[in-house]
Amino acid sequence: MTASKVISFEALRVACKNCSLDTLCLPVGLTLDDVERLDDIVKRARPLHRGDYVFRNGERFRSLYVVKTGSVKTFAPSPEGGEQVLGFHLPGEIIGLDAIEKETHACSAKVLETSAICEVPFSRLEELSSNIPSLQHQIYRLLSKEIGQDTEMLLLLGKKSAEERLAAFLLSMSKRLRKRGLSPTDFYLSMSRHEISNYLGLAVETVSRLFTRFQDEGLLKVDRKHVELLDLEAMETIVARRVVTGDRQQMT
Amino acid sequence: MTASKVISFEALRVACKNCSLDTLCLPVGLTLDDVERLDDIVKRARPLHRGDYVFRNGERFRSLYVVKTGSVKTFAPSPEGGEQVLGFHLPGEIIGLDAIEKETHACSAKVLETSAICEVPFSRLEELSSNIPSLQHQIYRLLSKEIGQDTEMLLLLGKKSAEERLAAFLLSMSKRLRKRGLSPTDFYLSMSRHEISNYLGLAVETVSRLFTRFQDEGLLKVDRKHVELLDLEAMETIVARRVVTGDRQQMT
DNA sequence: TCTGTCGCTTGATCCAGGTCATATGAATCT
DNA sequence: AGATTCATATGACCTGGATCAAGCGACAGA
Repeated sequence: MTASKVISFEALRVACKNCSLDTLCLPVGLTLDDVERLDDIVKRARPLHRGDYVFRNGERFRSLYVVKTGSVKTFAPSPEGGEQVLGFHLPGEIIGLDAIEKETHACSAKVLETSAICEVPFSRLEELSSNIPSLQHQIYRLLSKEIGQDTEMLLLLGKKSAEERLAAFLLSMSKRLRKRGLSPTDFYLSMSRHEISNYLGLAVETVSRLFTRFQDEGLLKVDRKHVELLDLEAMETIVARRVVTGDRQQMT
Repeated sequence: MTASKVISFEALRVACKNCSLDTLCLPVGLTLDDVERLDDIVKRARPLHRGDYVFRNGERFRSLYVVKTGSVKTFAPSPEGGEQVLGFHLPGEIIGLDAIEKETHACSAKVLETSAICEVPFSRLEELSSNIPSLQHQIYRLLSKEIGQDTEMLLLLGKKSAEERLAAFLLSMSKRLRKRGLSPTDFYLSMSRHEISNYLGLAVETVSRLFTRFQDEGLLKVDRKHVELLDLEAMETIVARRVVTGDRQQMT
């Protein structure tokens, strides 16, 4: 279940200051000196394999985790065996932020492909942050950002059609990949159709049909997990359209 | 638009240390001394009236706001005039947390009834928090809590039926009122059916029908804004039921 | 007190998307 | 290579909830 072949690749053991993700991850805006102090507390990059858990629902919260390479999905399992996918996380993104309050993980995190994950013990981060105002500020911003993203997702699930949801999802992937210097129009999805549909609050069949429809309409090309976005502009138009359904009256 | 009759009720000018909300709001777990320092930076309780804005979408972010009495709705207005209601906020709840990152309010906040709101300038709070570790901790928790709540809402909107949504909404109100020492079974809703439906991602008509159905089934009594919950247990059952729709297969 | 407006309800239809059923084809195991 | 399994696709149908269309009662302004 856990990383069996812990080949501690030297390649993976890169300090924060040399990490290409430093502009996406925690160290944003820290001085070189501060980054070194941060570096001391980070447990670097243990490689996990498809299906491995980063943490599980119900576990005591000790650390935040940063995706260094690969991808992770977070999901809230329900007793009956079903689950709600809460998010997909790409390199530079931080997971576990929702567990700070209750000191228990309310969701689980599983890697979707072989991934390197940095562990940041939260109590140490907290200590450090009270000595480094800019780090404190950065953490506030990070948490706030997460809230903003959830809000957007609420809008998506509350008000948008299936078509708009899938388009929004693909554009979100595209933008995030671009930020990481990867192709925003040609990429592989590490998650299954099932996971996408669950995430978007749709049925698998609907997602599948939408992919083929988008392809027929010349918006993209799909072959299994491989996606090529052909008309980003058109997709933006789909997403922007009609933020609200059935809002025929004013509210006071 | 802003509070016209600023009758500075002495009653409202209660310092944090005497505020009955101290166990819900920021001061949780602070020493008396720390609370006094917090007290110094809080601009107390300006009374606003129904329809007044606490802040507007697009405004520069300067402060967090705490609902002291009354209630507030936050919503993301869309260019076309529609809006997505993001939340309803009761005494002791803090709004504006999503604006920290971008330093701009991404949503608007309007009071639903005459309300007293405390303003907490964020930069000062931030300064203070780097000197008071327990305050810093409290803010981390607060932000994290907000994320957790959004997550729950995602689950609601992504996977639950209309019936389950309304039941969850009513139970949430009930629990929050109880926490404030008010009746958890007998209360007035300060928001319109329209706002409720918007919040829950449903049509007004659906919400209306559900209210009458719940009443027919003996779950509650409604008369306009006045709600009396008669069977909390049954409502819990409705909410707990089937967290996931259409999840017929396993995900890897 | 009357009247217009607005918020809420209720009934009648419609349709997006869920559900069911059945392929088809990758990937994995033996 | 063949077999088993799982992911994706696609067609046929069904239904929860949206939409359309009246009514109706509360409350506000004259």
